[in-house]
Amino acid sequence: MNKKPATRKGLSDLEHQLMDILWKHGPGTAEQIREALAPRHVLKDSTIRTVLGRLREKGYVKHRVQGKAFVYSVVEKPRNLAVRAVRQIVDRFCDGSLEQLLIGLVENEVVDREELRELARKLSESPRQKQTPRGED
Amino acid sequence: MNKKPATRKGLSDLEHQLMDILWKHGPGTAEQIREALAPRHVLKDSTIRTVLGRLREKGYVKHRVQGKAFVYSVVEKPRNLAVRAVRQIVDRFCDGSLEQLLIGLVENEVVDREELRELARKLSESPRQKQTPRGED
DNA sequence: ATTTACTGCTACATGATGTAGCAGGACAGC
DNA sequence: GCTGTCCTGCTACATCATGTAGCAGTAAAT
Repeated sequence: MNKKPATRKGLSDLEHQLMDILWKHGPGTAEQIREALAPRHVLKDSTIRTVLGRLREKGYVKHRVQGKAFVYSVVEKPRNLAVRAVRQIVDRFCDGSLEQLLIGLVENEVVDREELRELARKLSESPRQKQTPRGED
Repeated sequence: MNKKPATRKGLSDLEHQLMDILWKHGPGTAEQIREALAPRHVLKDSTIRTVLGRLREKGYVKHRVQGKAFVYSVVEKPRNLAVRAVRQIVDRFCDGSLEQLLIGLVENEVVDREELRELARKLSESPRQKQTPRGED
């Protein structure tokens, strides 16, 4: 009955940045993440850990204990989060009609009609593109 | 020259509800909106007006003066907002690749490969599907 | 026994949101 | 003209989300 911390809340800016690092570099400790982020944004490690904690609560990352440190890793590929978010958008703004969204994308020239068609064709043709067979990232 | 509410912030829950009413019922005064919302959520008119004001600041609605009252109307169709949001998502989570998103949609069974292909076909074929020809609202 | 290297709490200022009250102006009646 | 109405323009305020960090505690290393 207790709902899983289903990835419901969105990602804040900083949270997103950390996720990007995890997605790009793979699992890592708070310290490693801090280092990766440092060039763009210097933060104390406690800050990184606080945010990682929030990400964990929100269900975006999990961690395993390695020695005495926590190694964080993402729970889902960015693409999946994108899908989730898009579904929300479709529900909220397009009455749940994906078609409406596609129409909008074309109308707004985010993608060309033919281009979209080509993509769809490619997709329907490609035989079940296997997703990074990752055991643990 | 600094006019466009550029970094248009997203819509909060309540803001979204008001937008839905405007999209569904067309332009209206704060009072009319309040009435439309009432069944689900009773609020003082001042509250409605405050939120409408925020929506105006954010650039989601505009208003014209009619008599002594303000008549609010949306600035964009929901579909367009959806597109904008989706573009952000694609940028943020899919490295700007719409294809990645489509792959995700199929992978996550939000839409079936063939179904998607069919939609794309329909879209590329339909000659510039005119959008609900409504003049102002 | 100390020092390390980490984690678990707690804190706190800012901004966003939901929710509303009050002052003041323009008209409609009396 | 005086007054009540109907609106709009400000102001207020509690709560939550976020960015940012400090400090206590603890097990392992020295």
